Amino acid sequence: LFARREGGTHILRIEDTDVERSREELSQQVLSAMDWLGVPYDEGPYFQSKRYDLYRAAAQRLLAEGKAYRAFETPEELDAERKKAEAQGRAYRYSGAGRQIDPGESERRARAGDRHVIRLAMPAETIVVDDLIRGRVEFPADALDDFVLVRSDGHPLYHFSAVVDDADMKISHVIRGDDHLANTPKHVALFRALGAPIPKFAHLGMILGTDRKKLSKRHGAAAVEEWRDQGILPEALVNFLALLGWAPGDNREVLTREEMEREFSLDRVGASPSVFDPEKLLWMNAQHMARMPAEELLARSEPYATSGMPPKDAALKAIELHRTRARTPIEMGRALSTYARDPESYDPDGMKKQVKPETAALLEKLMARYETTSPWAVEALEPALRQVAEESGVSASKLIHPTRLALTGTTVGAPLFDVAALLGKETALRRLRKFVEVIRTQTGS
RNA sequence: GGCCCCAUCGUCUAACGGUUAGGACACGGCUCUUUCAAGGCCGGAGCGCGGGUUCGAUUCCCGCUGGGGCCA
Repeated sequence: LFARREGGTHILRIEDTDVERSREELSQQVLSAMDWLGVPYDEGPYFQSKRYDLYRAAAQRLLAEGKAYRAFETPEELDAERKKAEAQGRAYRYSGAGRQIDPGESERRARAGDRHVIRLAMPAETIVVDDLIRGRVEFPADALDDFVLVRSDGHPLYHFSAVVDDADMKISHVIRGDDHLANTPKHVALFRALGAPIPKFAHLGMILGTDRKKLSKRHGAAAVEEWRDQGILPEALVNFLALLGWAPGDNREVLTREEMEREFSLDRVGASPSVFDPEKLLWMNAQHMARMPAEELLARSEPYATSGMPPKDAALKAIELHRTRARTPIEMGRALSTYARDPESYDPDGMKKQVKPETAALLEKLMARYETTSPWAVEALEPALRQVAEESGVSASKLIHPTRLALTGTTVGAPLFDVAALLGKETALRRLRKFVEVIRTQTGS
């Protein structure tokens, strides 16, 4: 939203340098989730796993300029140091021993195949991060030690590859989760060491689960797909997510992509974390369905009409009948199918409560009347039924409820006469006839 | 453990020193009604605590508490 609003370039970069956690299919999952969400990018995707030369060159340059150095401690040695610090009740920091090694000596040992990591020589000064959302944040020098840029197996670490790429791609704004704020002084120091301009930073509050635990990045892409599979519309999900932390300020909540792109501003983004409420997401989904053109809603629901679709003109009418009753295209698809296939069973509670001894006879009277009712439309169907009820000395509801059960198999749904009209005379009468048969068999009358 | 961030109804949020603290989800009631929804109306529900600053603090500062994160 920020890139769109500012007329910037949104670049997609896949950070897949962690060999254990990065697998091809996970990258594909991210890509397809972005695609489904309709989040466009202007450039990329770039894969860090294909940019190792760049990181290697940057590491060599920092080494040559004395801004980074090799450190030869073994994991065991470091572990011992850590334990010692712990025993003494001190906070552990890397000793910085590698800084003392003469560059020529360092070079020789590296060539001889001594295992080593490459660390950044952190400046001994407070690092200030100017955050667009949080303001000025200071990190005292003694809180940061010389962190590792390149592991002993030659793999660049996240902080290093990310900054090298940000510099290379001339990233102007880094907008990311709050969890990275504490890493930012490292990044600032790295940008400086690289001689690159420091981008603007904006750290967003994190999104928490209902259990108040963080919604993990690793589960992120999978979750997007789960929402999709549950019938959440991408525009509803994007709208909902945008509103976690940002608000246009005038009480509007249901927004189109265009509105958000036009109005988004970091000034109006809050710093506090927010809990993801699936209930409200569902409401948001229904709101977007309510506003969607019928044709579009039909197209999105059709895949879920797994037991048949009515003809298109009927389907479009059914959409209007059910759009306030369905919260997802999945529910809508199911509703559409009821117009194409006769009920195979009837709601048991409805059978118990609405089917009385006289019901079959009443329905037969109704069927007889409906044989001659014309036109087959709400204006004629409703008075006809009410008349039959009156002539039989029963309330209209004694006829309405069993009829709904006969036509749809359920006790709830769209207004009965609209349903009957949409079904058409032949289908409606067939369903009534079948229902009467069923109840006559059941009651043995 | 060290460092950092955050703090308004259960949840998402508005408010940028003076408001009966507004809206939304959820919840309850009423209404509409052939059912269920949707819609409309009404209601319950919040400034974590303690100090300052100020004529006046939800709002600014400090501390505490609580939650979260990073590093290890």
